[in-house]
Amino acid sequence: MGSTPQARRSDTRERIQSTALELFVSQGYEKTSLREIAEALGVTKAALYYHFKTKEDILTAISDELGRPVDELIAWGRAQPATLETKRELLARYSSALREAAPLYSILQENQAALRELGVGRKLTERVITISQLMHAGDAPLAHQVRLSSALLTVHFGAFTTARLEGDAETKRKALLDVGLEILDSTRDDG
Amino acid sequence: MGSTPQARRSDTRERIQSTALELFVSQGYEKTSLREIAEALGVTKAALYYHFKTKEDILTAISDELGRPVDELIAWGRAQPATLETKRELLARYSSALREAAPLYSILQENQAALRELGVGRKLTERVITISQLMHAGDAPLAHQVRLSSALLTVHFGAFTTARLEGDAETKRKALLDVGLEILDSTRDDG
Amino acid sequence: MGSTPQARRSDTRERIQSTALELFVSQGYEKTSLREIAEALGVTKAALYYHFKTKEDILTAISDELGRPVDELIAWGRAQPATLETKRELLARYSSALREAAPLYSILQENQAALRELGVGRKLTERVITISQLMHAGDAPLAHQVRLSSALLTVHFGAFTTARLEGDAETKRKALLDVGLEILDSTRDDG
Amino acid sequence: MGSTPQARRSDTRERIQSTALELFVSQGYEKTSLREIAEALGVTKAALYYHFKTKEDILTAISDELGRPVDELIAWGRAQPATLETKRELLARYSSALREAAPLYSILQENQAALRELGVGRKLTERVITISQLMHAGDAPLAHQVRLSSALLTVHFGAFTTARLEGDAETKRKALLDVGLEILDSTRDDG
DNA sequence: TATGAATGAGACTTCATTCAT
DNA sequence: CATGAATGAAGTCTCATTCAT
Repeated sequence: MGSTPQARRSDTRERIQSTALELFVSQGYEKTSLREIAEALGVTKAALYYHFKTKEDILTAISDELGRPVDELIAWGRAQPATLETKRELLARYSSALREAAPLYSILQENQAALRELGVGRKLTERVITISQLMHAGDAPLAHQVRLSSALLTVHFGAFTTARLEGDAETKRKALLDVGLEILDSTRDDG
Repeated sequence: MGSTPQARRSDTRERIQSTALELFVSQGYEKTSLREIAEALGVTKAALYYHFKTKEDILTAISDELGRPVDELIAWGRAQPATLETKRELLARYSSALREAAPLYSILQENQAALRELGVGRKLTERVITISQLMHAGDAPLAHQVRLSSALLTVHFGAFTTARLEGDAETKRKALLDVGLEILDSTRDDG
Repeated sequence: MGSTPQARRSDTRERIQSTALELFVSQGYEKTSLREIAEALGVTKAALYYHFKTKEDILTAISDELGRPVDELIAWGRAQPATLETKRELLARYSSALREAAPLYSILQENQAALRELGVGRKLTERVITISQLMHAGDAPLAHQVRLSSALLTVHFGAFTTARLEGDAETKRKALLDVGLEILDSTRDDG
Repeated sequence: MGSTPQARRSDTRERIQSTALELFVSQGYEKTSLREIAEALGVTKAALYYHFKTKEDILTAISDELGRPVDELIAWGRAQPATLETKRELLARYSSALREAAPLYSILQENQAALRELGVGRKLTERVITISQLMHAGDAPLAHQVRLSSALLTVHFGAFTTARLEGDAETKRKALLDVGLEILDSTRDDG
């Protein structure tokens, strides 16, 4: 007996998550209704409520999963000294983490207004802000700060806006990172 | 008598526009209901419909007004040769245009998903894309392209994300522009 | 001077009436809004209210004008004895009156539900019923009654439903009247 | 216990249909709001939307149910030769079908303008036109055509307008059919 | 003779959520 | 593990009508 090894505890929850992710990305969080998610899955709305307490909960679960690399990066960052070398590494690791987390941040970006009031929205925003703070840590002169911002902006938003450029995603990612690092290095000259 | 000079034939239309702008920026387009706008103005919902045909129309009017500097910039850009000097100028002018258009693009950014289906959303997006195309015109190698993107990203998104940094807005704008121009200039070295 | 002879007292009222008639016929009474009528005329809604007290009033004016032939027929009918010959004449005159009144009855037919509550609706319905009563007057056996109904139905509804048939309107009208008269004559045989 | 036998999984859908039918007949389609239907049933408007996608959908469901006899008649008619005998039979069967379909056609007639734009309206109209075409099939001279129209008009509209006459419904229906058949037969003489 | 501005009522519809089964 | 049924709140929009100018 027990031909299904140790009963995978229902994959429905995961299917909900991934369907919701797809729809949130393509249509937006608010514009995606639970009815749509349920229909896309071939279940009833009530079924969603068996697996998640609220609509927000679905996004929270997605956020917890896709945001992990960024969380780990934050943990790592907090333990480092605020040197330029740390920041170079931070930028590189963030660029890398975005590979997985991009859909999540796409949702955040495109639905900021809608998520503003939601716990999950605040959490998502916090992560971005924290990365930004780690990047800015210690550096005082505005000229510096702005360069640090620029480097992060390049890596972060570049991930979304360079979709229209030719070339494969990984190549573009590296190119963006290179530019970001250069900007970072240029902070050495001033002040 | 009558401190209201020569009885303007009702400035309600403009008041709707500016109230709506405020609310769209602070709460988002979708999250702002016509009821709220009407209440904030002390009129009825129906009054809004006397002045604007639909909710989208209100945003369109705002977009036409605040987006004018960018439209003019586009017109200018199209008439220029695709030289580095043009791009430097383009970046500078765009930075400048953003002073007025920033709220508009803030709305676009934070409500992208919600505006995707709307005519006005497409128009807004188009403007951004066009600026981006003018910036990328003619330059082939990916390394170049990415730098051009980075420069624009810095100026565009910097306008929103540096709100958290100390310093007055105009100073920060100039600092961002300087970084952007530097990135642009660095395209000379490669290739 | 006074090239406009004795000032035609504003033809706007009449223009409203005829535009409204057109729209009521083509779209229905309820489906035609005052905004549409006003726009079609190039005036404002408020202008309509200068000439007519309510929307219903516009239809009432139309009804008074186009319904006159039927009113006259009713007056005539009431003064006649309830003989078969009277009914033949009644049918012929009604057929003739419909030439002018048809649009009016088209409105009544197609918007019966909407007009049920309205004074003008009741008045319109009354006219039809009265004609019908004049037609049925005096005749007792059901077989008779039904024939009389059939004759009237033929003339009345035929005016609308034979639009799809080939042939010019007047020819069809006469043909319908002939059939109606035949049916009427057939009442002689039974009983 | 439980006088409600085996707990029907909710008959609400049917109750909505029959309540709506009643109201559509007595007040008209447009004049009947979903609020009214809901209140009459003691449910909320949203409940209606659980069972039907739109207001029109409710009428469509009603139309599908009550219109079935006419649909069957059309199917039958299409398979017959265009002889006088067929037309006699068609008229008889149509008269019979109207017993069930009358409320439906009452709605169509009294709300024609309102239903013109609706899919269900077009479907309803089509049915009537098709019956009429089957009736007219093959017969050329206008005198014939008009007689055929008259016969159908008598049976169709007679069903509604003879409500005011004394006598029970079934008797009147037969009487109308008889007259209709006579008119049909009279087509033999001319030409 | 007409307009500009505004209103109050009400329409259809959609949504996230709940709960008994 | 999931469904069927229902709700309450809210949203966008349209309409006939009014009134000061």
